[in-house]
Amino acid sequence: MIRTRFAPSPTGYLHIGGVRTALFCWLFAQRNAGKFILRIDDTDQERNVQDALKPILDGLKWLGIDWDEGPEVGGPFGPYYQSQRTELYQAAAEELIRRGAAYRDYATPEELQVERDAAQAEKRDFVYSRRWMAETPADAARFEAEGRTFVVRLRMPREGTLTIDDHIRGRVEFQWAREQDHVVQRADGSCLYHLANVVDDHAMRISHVIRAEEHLSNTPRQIFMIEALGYERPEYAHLPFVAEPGSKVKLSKRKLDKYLKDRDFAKLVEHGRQIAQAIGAETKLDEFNPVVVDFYREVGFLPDAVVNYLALLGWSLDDKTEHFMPSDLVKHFSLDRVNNSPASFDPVKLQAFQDRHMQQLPMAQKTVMVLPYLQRAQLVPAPAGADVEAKVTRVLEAAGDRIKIAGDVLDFAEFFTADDELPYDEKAFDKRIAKAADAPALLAKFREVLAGCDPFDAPTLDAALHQFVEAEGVGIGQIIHALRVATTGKGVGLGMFDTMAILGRQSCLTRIDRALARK
RNA sequence: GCCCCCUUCGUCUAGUGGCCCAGGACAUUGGAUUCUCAGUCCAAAGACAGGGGUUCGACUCCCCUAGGGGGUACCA
Repeated sequence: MIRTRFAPSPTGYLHIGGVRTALFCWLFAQRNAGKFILRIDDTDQERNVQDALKPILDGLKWLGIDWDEGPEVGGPFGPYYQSQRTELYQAAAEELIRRGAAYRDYATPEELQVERDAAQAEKRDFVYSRRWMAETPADAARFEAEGRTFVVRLRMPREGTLTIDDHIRGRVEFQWAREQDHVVQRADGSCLYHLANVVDDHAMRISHVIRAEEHLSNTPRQIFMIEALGYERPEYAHLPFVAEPGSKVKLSKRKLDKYLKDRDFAKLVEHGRQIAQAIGAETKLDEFNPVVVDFYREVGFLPDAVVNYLALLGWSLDDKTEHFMPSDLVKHFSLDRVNNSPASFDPVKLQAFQDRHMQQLPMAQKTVMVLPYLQRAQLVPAPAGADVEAKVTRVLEAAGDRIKIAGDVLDFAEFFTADDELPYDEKAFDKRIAKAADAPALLAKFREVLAGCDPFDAPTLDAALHQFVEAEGVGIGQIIHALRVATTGKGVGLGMFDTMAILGRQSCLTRIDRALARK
């Protein structure tokens, strides 16, 4: 049975790099009819674990990365919160000592530092002297009599080679002598990450440890514990980093300021911010930024598009296939096609995937997706009636590829605002109506044509306008722009005839009159 | 410092000794189409980090150098 896990810390947000790791774990489990386990690494004992966890669970769910065992769903190997498993870790630390693979160390941090400094001065690697190692209860008693406290250290081998066959890196060798006697239990009795990790992976029967490359160097000490404890060694796959845009440095939420200097990144943030403002959402830079998964949900990306992009950040099927739905990924994913060099996160390319997925989204789903944005912007009533939904669909149909993320509907607010409240783009109004020589006259005249147009649909309107300009002996450009500004308040928009048809005769006439009167 | 990993167009990547004077996608630039915008279509430009080997033949194998990244904590 293939079992993989993702073990996030409850940090309050789901990082784009982290979620890529989760995705690969999930995909691998799915592909092999295995289980994907979510384990919460809350050993730091933050007080609001649940609050800090929620965005992470929500993000995973939104993307469709569901877990077979973990928070909310439980499972046979719980609890799935590391803070609730401390006795297990302490017992393991005891066991390690009992088996001679670890020892109580009574050195003070200062004493250790002296040894370290000495090693450095002599330009040799630091190797702990084990001078304050308690080998017997008598030693321990003696040290304790001196008022010392202990930590538990691993008694690492000082010779030999460790070989790891990593599914992505291939064969990697480490010299045991380079490893330190790492601490696994603190003086206060709490246990460190690596121990907890080993214990939980074993207890939860994890067969494949799929994690970021930063853990590769930490693997030897974990394997040491695994073998000392008599556990079975899992398979390993160390994923390359997700790096900053245009770089090979690991992506980090902290460095948003830096990323904002990237033009494309800044544009995305700005775009998202406008949408968020229109719908009254929070835009604190901390959570509202493209390094955090929540950002994409807020502004209306398609989860499938994000998953598609993320999957291709380090994995590929072949030299041409790029469009994948989650089920396709599940069908084709394999660890051997994960490449081993860091991939930099490119928001522009993510957008391209979004565009493609959006283009293929059935209209009914698109409507459902877009509706909440109109509602939150108060352009449409909260339970939308069938007529409203029908209108939204018509706008969507006319908009075609222009709506790239759900929040983009708000670019077409003119279809939902009252005629007498329609705002004008002053520049466009000036150019197309106020300062356009014959446009107002043409507009007034065409208004009468419109009044008699029947049926009031796009083809009829199209024919009517063409007939009109021909009769007047003018080019279509001389009136159509003015018509657009008059009916929508804007210089750019959907096809003119679709626009008028959706607006309906009455709105068109009212708006034209209003624009003409304004001039 | 030491250890480990990585290195193909700006970016994501294909390539597992001849199919490659290196293929695709995004981005870029030109052109076409159109009532604006979005799109669509066509075209162009653009890479094997460097140096040594091995081989009849290296993007592919080996070594070295350089660059980048990660680890080296009583962080995770």
